[in-house]
Amino acid sequence: MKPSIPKGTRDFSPAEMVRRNYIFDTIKQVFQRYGYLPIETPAMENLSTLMGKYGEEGDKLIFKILNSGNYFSDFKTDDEIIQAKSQGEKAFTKYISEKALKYDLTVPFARYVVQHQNEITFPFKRYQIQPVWRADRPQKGRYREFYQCDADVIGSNSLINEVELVQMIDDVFTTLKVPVVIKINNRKILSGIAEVIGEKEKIIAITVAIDKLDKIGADGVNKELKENGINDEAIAKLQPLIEFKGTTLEKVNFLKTLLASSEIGLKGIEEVEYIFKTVAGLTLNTAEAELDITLARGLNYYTGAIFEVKANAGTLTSSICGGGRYDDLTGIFGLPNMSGVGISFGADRIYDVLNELNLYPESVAASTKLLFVTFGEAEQGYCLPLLAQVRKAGINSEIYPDANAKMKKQMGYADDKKVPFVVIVGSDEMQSGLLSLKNMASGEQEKLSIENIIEKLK
RNA sequence: GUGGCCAUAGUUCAGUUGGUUAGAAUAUCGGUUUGUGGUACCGAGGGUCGUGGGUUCGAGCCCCAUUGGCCACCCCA
Repeated sequence: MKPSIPKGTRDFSPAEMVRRNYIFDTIKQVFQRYGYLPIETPAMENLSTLMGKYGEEGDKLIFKILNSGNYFSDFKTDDEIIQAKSQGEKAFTKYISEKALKYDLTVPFARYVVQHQNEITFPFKRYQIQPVWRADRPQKGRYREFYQCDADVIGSNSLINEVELVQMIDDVFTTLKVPVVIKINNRKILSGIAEVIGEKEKIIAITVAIDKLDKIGADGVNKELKENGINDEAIAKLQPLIEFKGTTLEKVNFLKTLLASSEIGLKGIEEVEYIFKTVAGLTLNTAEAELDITLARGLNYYTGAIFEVKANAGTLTSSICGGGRYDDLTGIFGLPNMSGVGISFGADRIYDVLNELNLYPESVAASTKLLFVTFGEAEQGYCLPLLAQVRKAGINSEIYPDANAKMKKQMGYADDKKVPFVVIVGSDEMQSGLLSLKNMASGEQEKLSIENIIEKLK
């Protein structure tokens, strides 16, 4: 039998893991610099915690876990199975599955906050870096198992949080050297638009259609709106918006006029204006921030600001980071009026972008700094205490384990692992106590005491 | 969930209108007389050609099914 792994999953080699950890470490450092602390939640949640939180589509993409033991135990007769089956796939699932792999980190976080509300001091700022699973069909930049790196603050209405999240996105991608555009919008603006054109109820259909503007064009959007039952008058009213082009400031002024009659719309504009003004005052390092009226984002728990980040280089056009404000995510778990805002970095997509653009610093390659090359048992025995000494000094080092391996083999090992220095120890070195330190890059070699070697490599 | 393309050593691929023991490069391991890697030369192992069926005297090549991969749509990190 040929070994294989499930569709949409991947193995990561040491070289790949070193690169991935570089990304995770960068993100983690930024999160901590802004006062976020880590939590973890289980890989699986109760199915009831997850269902209904991601919309109709999302429910289908949740990986359900078959009940352990006899998952037929709910049924006493075959008729009952047939009866259950006739209720449809979704209803049938409830009989045989009560757990599922988590689909994102935000909903488990909301569950966590409600469950631990009496231990938490609010506002609560946490970050979480864990894999999530989606039963999606894999394609470019899309996997069935992937890591999300979330930072959320819950229990604070202040827009300072939004501003800081924008700064964090800027910090992460500046460090990673990826040029990005941060697209910002506000669900309240979208609600205002739906209200103004008289199709308040169809907000989801409207936003989903508008979201595709740069992909399918104005005609495509109008077609889709029509297919979703939006009347011609409303579509006509939407045209100035779809066709509008201009700077963020011009967009804001335009929206103020368009949404003059919508209280919620004006509130959204006010929020967006504050975020842009404050961010501009702080100046971003490398990221560009822009107001994108067509940005909608699928997850329907967002109620305020929404963010999406795209790389401004390379071929991956899907978003590598996204987030927004949700006013009542914990309400469904019994804790109302708890506003939160957060972002999620897609580590796997960022990894793909960095690979394509080859943006890794050179230091990311090597882990072992020093390899001991020896000629036999005696030399190995001599080296072990020295190795311990080097390690105690905090230098990553190792000794070639097979005492009788040929020198060529040992050197090749060092070369393959990109170890920058080797120490060669034979009878000469044992007698004098001066070890041959070789710089693998330059080929230079010198005789030094172990103390000098430690000093040099520190 | 819908559609398109693809499937041959670990990897990237070649394989001529169906015709003998399916090749290359690269990687791996070993060697080029035993204290010097990344170069060169020699050698070895590694494939029931994704799987199952069919057509044929004969299938890696043609047909059907199935599974998997890539890509687009849907949706999304």
